[in-house]
Amino acid sequence: MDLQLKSALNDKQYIAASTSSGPVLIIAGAGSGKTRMITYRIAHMLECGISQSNILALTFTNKAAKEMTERVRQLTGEKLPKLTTATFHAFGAAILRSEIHYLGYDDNFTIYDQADKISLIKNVVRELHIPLEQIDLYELDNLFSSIKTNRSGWSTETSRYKEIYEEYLLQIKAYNAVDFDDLIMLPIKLFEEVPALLRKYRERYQYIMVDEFQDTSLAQYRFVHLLSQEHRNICVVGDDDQSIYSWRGANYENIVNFERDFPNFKEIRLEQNYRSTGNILQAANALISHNTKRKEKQLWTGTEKGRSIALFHPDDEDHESEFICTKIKELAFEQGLSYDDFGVLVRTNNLLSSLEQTFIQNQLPYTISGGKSFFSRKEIKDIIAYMRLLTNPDDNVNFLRIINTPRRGIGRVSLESLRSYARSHELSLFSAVTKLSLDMNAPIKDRLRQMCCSFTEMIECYKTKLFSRQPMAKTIRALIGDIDYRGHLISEHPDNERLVQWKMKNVDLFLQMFERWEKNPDNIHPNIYEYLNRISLTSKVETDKEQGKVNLMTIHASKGLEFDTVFLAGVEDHIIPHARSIQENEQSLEEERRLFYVAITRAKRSLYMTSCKQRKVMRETIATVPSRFLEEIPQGLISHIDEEIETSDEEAADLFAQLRAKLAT
DNA sequence: CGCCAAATTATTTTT
DNA sequence: TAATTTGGCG
Repeated sequence: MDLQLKSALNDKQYIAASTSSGPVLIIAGAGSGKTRMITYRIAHMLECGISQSNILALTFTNKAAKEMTERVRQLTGEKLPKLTTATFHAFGAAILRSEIHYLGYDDNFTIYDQADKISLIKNVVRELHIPLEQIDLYELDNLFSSIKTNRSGWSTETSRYKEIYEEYLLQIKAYNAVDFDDLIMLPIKLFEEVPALLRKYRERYQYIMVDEFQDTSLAQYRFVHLLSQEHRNICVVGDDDQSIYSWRGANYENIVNFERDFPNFKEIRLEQNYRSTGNILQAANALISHNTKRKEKQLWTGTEKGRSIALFHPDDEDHESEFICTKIKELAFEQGLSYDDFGVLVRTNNLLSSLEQTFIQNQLPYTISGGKSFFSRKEIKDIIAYMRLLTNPDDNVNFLRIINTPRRGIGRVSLESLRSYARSHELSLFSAVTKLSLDMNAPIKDRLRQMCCSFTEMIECYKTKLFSRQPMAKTIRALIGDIDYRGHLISEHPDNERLVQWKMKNVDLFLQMFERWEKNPDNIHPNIYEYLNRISLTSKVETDKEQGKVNLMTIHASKGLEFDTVFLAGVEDHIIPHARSIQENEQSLEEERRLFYVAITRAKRSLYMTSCKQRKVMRETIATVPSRFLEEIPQGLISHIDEEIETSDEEAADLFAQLRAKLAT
């Protein structure tokens, strides 16, 4: 292996990639070849004889982790089974998988995603007899998260929720489940309480890298700090201008923490942009300079100015989608671009749906990433709930989800008696049901006992099957047939056969994925716990960038990606900046500006922005105002597109002539 | 006591 | 628009 680091990278990148030891802070502007540099850095470490098992690279998404391994593999031509690249959460989960017994959990613990967490909170609120209408569950989710990760303490307004929080903690532990915050906080706790463990992991991971450092939370920082403070071989890479996750606890002041905790660190700035044309970069620079709290930097590019940024004002969102579709077809033809060279970015998921409609109508191939995730579809969650209950009988949240799905005649009242029985015997709901169905003296109706009996029998039967040598996917498929899930869907949607078909197709897709995973020979531990963990941490299906399809996504999902041509839709006040952040404070507004900045800097050659004159919001049409951020871009860089959606006649004729000329030659 | 249908309400971003 | 909650019926 000969990397030729020096010729493959520019001077700054070279320094960054070749400095393996000691603390390194890399400020990498948008499009500065960050990924390339990181890839080379890891490859270089391997070349220097550092064992792959000593390297830990933490990324922000699973996709990024996977891609990083893949790239290093291509560069080095080696299989890298011991190289650890993972998200913080996945890494935390892996640690817990082997060590959680130290903390009094069972190692078949379940990971609760946001939906599970909210449904648990809801149950707690109900049990405490607090009227639900006074409670914003989403807000509680956030609050509990900040409390758990020490982002904030109890205040006079929030202390009234303390009781709910404490009950939440008790219950989630009793269910042998952990939430996303636990995946970071419990490993920290382990390290602090069991010094031998900390030593073990410090010894193993001697070289640590953190990508997207601006999006790490204080807790995550504490976690890597614990691991790396002894050997100090830590390299963090980030760009404060691209910090867009502060609502999730990301805190780019971690850069300051890093500077404090790792004195004599080496700082490297990557400011040469290889991605975008001069105009696009200039617009981005002008925009972001309106932020007050930032590290001053000046991105520059050696490439030409390029075409100007186009701005169009459609009448409404239908017009907008039409424009985008037409324009993409036109550009693809004129410039010989493939559809996958296009990215259509939006601020919020709901804006994707009208776009999707129009893409279907126009028969334009597209992929959507983000959006309502595959694993959070109801039919998939139902199946997963069965799998989770099979692996962890203490999981009351998932028990409640499926006990009456499909209908078993166990309604509100029966459930209440089950609950009180479980409570008085200090049992999980599932154990309670098991016990009830055997205990002839228990105070329940025969019919209910009958139901419980058949339910537990069924679960036990599949549990045995699942842990025998038979293929797991096959077992789950049998289970779905056994409970007649299709019949359940039909009764839920009696007048919509197509929906039922669609949902069953999703279920089948899920089973196929499971099967493929199970049969994959690269899979070292093909057990069901691994799989359930994995899908808890994977919100969306990892769509390998599909060729020949336009990419539709939220701006958040576009981070780290680039497209030849970018369409930014819904560039309106109250969308970006989002209405909520306008209400909040200047800080939120700055984050929205960074979001806009990220969107713009995804574009390599062309950028189109659309801002509707009016838009349907919750059934009524309201007039909209162009985004205030548009005014922060030098007007000379923007050219306005007027009503030319139906390509004017001459232009159409011209296109036609071109086409004819092409065919003639 | 469960089930169905009508009313209601909620929509930022994601590990 | 779609999923969830509530109220009345069988």
